[in-house]
Amino acid sequence: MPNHVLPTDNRPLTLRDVSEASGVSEMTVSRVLRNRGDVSAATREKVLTAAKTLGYVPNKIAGALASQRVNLVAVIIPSLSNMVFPEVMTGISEVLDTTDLQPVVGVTNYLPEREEKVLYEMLSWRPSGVIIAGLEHSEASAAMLRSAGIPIVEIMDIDGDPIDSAVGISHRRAGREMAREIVECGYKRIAFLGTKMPLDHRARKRFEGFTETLAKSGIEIADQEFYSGGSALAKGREMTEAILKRTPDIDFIYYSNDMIGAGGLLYCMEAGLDIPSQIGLAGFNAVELLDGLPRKLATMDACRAEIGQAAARIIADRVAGTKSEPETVTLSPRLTLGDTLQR
Amino acid sequence: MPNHVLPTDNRPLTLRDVSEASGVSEMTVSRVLRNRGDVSAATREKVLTAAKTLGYVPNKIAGALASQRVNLVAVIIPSLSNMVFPEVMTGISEVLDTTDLQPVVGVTNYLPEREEKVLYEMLSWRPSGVIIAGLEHSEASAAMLRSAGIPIVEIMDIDGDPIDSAVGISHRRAGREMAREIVECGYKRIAFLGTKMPLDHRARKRFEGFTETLAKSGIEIADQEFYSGGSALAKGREMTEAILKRTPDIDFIYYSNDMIGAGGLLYCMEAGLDIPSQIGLAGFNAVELLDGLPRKLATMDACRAEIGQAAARIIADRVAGTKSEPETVTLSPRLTLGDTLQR
DNA sequence: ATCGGCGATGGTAGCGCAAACTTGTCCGTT
DNA sequence: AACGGACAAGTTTGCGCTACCATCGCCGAT
Repeated sequence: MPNHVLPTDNRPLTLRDVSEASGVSEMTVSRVLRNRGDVSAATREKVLTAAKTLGYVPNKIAGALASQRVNLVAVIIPSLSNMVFPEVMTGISEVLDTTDLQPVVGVTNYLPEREEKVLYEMLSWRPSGVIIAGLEHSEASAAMLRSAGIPIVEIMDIDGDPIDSAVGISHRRAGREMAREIVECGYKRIAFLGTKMPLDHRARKRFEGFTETLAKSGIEIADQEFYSGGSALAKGREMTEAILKRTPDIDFIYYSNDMIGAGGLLYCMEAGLDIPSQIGLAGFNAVELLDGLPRKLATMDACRAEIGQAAARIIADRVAGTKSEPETVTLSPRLTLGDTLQR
Repeated sequence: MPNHVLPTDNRPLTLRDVSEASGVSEMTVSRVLRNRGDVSAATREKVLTAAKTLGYVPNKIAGALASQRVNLVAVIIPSLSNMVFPEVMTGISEVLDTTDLQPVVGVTNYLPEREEKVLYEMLSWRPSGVIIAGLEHSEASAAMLRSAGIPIVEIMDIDGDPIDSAVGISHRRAGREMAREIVECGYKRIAFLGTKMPLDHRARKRFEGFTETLAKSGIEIADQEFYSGGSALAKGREMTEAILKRTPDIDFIYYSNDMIGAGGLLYCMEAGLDIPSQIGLAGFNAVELLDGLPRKLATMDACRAEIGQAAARIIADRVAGTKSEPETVTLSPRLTLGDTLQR
């Protein structure tokens, strides 16, 4: 195996090594590697070759300390395993890729104490901005965010008071709109299947908006059930079976996410129920998965990619100094009726 | 709003601020905040209160530079959106949570040039270790990994030469085993539906192992089709329909992942095909999703959580100095016949 | 009383790099 | 020939923290 590395010891390489190898000062090497300042083409070439043959990788720790600038954006989300946050990440990356900023992901598992820890850990790396899911944070987390001195964007939800900027949809309104649609279609015995609320504020808000609008039409939730754990297909299946056994006259089920909704859909089809006349179904999120199902589940798009993009854009603008005011971006969830909500 | 922060200017807080607020030296503050060295309970208390009321968050950049230690582990994976890597991440987190190490995720989208960039970027933060998917890397990436001077664990795959340590399954063997099972069940006209190979080496290896074993039984792939883009249900549905139209006598389809396999399963059921007698199906990955399907798809578990755990353990041990030798951990994929592979 | 030892604390140097400034060099201009 | 100016490269300083060593008081053993 060829080995072009000259120093035989394993001491990590520094700017000085490159500077010695190329016969210029450390400063010039630094300038070349960052494309900053005037450097003659010849020197640039020399330095780049030296850096490459040595296999030098700059030390951003030292760079960041010296320049007081870090090109990292902390992204703090509850989970990676439910399809929704990966899409938000995609939106964020798309935008940040056009800048020199970089996302760094932290996962909280919907636990406030985890959020606190992850946030503390990330802030200790002095990122250029924070994108964090939700408007509900522990007092300690909120305090850290407020005093971090960097742009903060709270995403997904806008029903509440942002610390700085916010991008999202109104989940309360999403719940209300879904309820209105269901009532208009003439469904009467409406059930709700969802995640345990204290963990997921956005699901809770949808539920609240949902029941609120039902109440205005004089309808009460016919039955409801909450589960914890992933948004699994099998879970939706089981729960649907259980709730239909328990309350057989249900004519509509609103699920807190598409995954359990899809499970419910598959169950109902197998059980030979006529959809949507005998029973209507709706989920939430408009995950791509649904496109392949035998019948299309009614759902509502949570604008995941757009949220990521808008959040990243806010951070990017603030870092670039283009803008400096807090802003709240309200996106509108789009209702898709699919094949499971109509009469 | 109450404001306990005394200094009115927005200068970021440093150890010195805490040291002045608590009347001890910076050194002592540092010790308290890191739980290192002997500090009397009284001073500890004083310092902690001061830090808390000020809202001080340590600057890990400076800390890392001074101590030459970074508690970050770079995790480089191709994608977040296909269920498999989030599970690997879970395994990694489980183990790292028992140490003071922290995973940092980078996503390559299966592109070698992205991998190179992400790797460079992460190495420039001088992490304590690298966990990276796959054994195939560009020459530049491989060079960086070799000379990084930190533990490297390549995961998912063991069919190749690891740079340092490796944890995974043999995808070639997985393909062979699946082929053997299919042949033993008496299927003859076997098709393959998968991702475009150059992007996904592991899918390619499964395919190679698969065709190799079929060939030994004198069977050639009856038809095949490759797609690019996410592993979507709808894609599996379309492709299955297309391939069955094109080659109607197919009696088995092997999918490169469960998601398209599930799409195919749903299509076949709707088309009224008898499974598994008229047509057999198999996927790969054993994603949780399958549990909720009307019929259980034959699949093979890729040991995702175990891979994450083992990889993290190797890094943790190496960082702790407990072990220092490269090791290769070979896990065995478990075949599940489900309802779609038998006769 | 002297000493050594120990637990608790402080002082100093330096991690690797970039900002800001300084120096050097090579032009053309008059 | 003297000068100014543009560009290229070098020097100095310090970012915020921790490793390492020095110091200080207090104890019991001799």
